[in-house]
Amino acid sequence: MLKLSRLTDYAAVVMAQIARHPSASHTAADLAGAVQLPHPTVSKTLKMLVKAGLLDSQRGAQGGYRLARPASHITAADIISAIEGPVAMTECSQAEGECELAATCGVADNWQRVSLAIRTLLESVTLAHLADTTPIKLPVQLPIQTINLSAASA
Amino acid sequence: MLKLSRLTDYAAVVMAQIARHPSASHTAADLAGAVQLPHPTVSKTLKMLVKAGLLDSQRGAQGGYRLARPASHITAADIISAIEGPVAMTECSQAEGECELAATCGVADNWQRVSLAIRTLLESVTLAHLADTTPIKLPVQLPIQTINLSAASA
DNA sequence: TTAATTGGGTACCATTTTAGTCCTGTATAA
DNA sequence: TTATACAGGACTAAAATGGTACCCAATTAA
Repeated sequence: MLKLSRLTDYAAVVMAQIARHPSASHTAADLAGAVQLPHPTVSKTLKMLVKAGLLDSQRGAQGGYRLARPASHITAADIISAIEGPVAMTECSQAEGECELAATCGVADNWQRVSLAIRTLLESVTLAHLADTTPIKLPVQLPIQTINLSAASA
Repeated sequence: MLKLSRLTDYAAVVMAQIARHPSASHTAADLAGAVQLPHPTVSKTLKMLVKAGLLDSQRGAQGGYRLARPASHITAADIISAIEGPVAMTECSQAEGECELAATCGVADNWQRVSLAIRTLLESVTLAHLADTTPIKLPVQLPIQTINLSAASA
């Protein structure tokens, strides 16, 4: 299904929530309440986002979380890789030359290219886009034909 | 990691193998050998591909598998959804109006758009592309900026 | 018509991943 | 100094995934 994990989904929702009130400091409890998810789970997600450098945290009374940089400079790819690790479609699209099946595979290169295209796409979507509650205007048909993978092939 | 499952990866490799010799009928054993994967696993994958209508199968002696249609008319999205189900990034990007968190989520619409963009991308990549052993020429920078999610947002 | 070949279907098990919880420690502000 | 709030890690339960085995059905060729 090429699906995001549930935690990643949570992370996006939480980040969007923070992005809508960028000046305030948000406690884990506040966010959990706003987003209707269990506190410990939200907390865990927040910690991962801090570790990835997307959020800054402040301990103690009046502490909480806030964006480490403007929402327009945080991408969907950032959020996804904060929770799931680098965006890559196959094992071999991460580490170069690790796959022992490379010889018989004959698909790796092209998968990597597809993977790169998806990553680029996800990098072009910012948290500001995601947090925007008014549906964004995305032309249904992308000009993807212009990618023109081919040359060879039929 | 937004990763394909291993079976999906196998499916792509096997499909590519068949695509390179489209006129022959391929037994599960042959393919397993060519691709260096255990026979039962390959067999399971093949069955899924048949059920999805991407392969035709012929029982009995001299039987085997072959493409149900030309490689240029089978897309990466076809192969992925044959194994993993429909391409969708989040639970809610599949079924409309199922998510009870919709009210507090405020991200669903935009995720769906992103999901659609990825699906479109995957539909533009054909098995013929994947099977082509010579690295395809894919411009590293896609013209994705033209998606222009925004209008609103910063 | 029978035997050999080859896919079809199902059920099962082991492993890994994911999700969720809890507990203890540490920093900060009032 | 005390209440607040994050940090980190350990732990458990549940689910998905991957892999295997077994038996049935269809087809072909002798």
